[in-house]
Amino acid sequence: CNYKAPNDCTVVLKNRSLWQKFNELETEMIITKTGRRMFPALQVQIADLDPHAYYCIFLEMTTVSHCRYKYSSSGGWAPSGPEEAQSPQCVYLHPESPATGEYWMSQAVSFGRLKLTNTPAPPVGHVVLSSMHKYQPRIVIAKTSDPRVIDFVPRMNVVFPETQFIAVTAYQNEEITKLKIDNNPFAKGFRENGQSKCKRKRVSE
Amino acid sequence: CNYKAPNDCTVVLKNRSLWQKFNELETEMIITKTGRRMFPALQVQIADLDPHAYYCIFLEMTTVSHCRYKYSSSGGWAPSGPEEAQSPQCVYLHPESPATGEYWMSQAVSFGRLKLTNTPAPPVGHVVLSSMHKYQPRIVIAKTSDPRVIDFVPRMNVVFPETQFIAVTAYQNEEITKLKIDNNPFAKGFRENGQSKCKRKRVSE
DNA sequence: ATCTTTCCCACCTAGGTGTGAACC
DNA sequence: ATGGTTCACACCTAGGTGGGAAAG
Repeated sequence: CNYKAPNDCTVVLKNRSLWQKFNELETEMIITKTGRRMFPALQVQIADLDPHAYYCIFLEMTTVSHCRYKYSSSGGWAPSGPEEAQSPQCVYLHPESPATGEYWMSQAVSFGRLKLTNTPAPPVGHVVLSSMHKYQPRIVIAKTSDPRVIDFVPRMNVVFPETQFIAVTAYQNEEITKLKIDNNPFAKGFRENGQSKCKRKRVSE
Repeated sequence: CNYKAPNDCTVVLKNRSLWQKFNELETEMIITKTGRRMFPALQVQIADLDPHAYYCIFLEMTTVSHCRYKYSSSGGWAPSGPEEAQSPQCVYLHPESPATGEYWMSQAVSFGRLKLTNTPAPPVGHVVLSSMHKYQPRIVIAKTSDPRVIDFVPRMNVVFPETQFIAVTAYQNEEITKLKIDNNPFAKGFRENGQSKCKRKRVSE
């Protein structure tokens, strides 16, 4: 076996300041049956790969503290009971895998299409999480052109602590909701700073 | 060199009856500076590949008759002068390349993201054509995991004559326009069969 | 009661259509 | 004049937001 471990490459987190703002408040990510994107999305710039070798890149959701959480408006998030069984479907293979080092380094690598879900058997591209549990995304770069052998080849793990989050089915901390609304273009309709002309309303019968 | 030629695989054109309807009228495809999708899009179902080998699949636009065309409402399309110089950027690598035979065969392979353009130096995913020239799409399956060597490995070419078309900057045959409007979901607003409630109009000053 | 999940909704982003006037 | 190209536009498809009621 003459594989060379890809342990000398460089991975830089994009939109880091936004992640930090969320992390200071304890980031929450919505999970739904049909799958919900992460916001912010994980995006990294990679350097120092072998330009001519093939790599598969994926994202793994790991549990960081082995407990279930609970939110109270007074005290925020706090542990509340033991960890529940985790689904094995917590790995997202970047859809452009496999590709050459040259390709991965030519532009930012985005995990914006990944979706979080609580459905037991979701379609590909979805990752199964448990609500009220805390996760730490881990980016894995495996030196292989075959996604099926990613567990058996040299790999590099990269973890950005500011990207950890608690999975929820509805936002708990309204400061988090506000930060999402103010920064996610798709939530523009909920902004209050004069950009949106109409307030939200429901049809009543 | 012990490559085995992929010459025994099977490629079937999807939405063939729609292609035939267009072809009977002489298909036209719009090209623009910013790039225009083809409609119908080329879609094929592939079988009999080696499930474990890697393949790159691409689409090549070849000129079929070496002349420029002209349209007249009375006589339709007719040759009108010699062929103009063709751009070498007439190859579209399917964005999921490279992938295993197993993957390519697991679902229809669609070239729906390909865009046709008349701009000299377009972004990747665009193919440069000359207006008023006739093209024949050619699907190429190359047995390699490296897109850079597709010219030097065994490859299989597949051509469906009913998919040939004339590139235009504006539709010439109004029967073609009608067929596009009736079948392309994005042109639904132009349909006349009661589905659309508003007629097209311009703001005038 | 309380906490968590689900569903439909108005409101957005993003971008694919042919039109018809203007331009060349 | 004529023929071909470009552009802004109304109108669509497709799908990502959190809100709030209802359900579990």
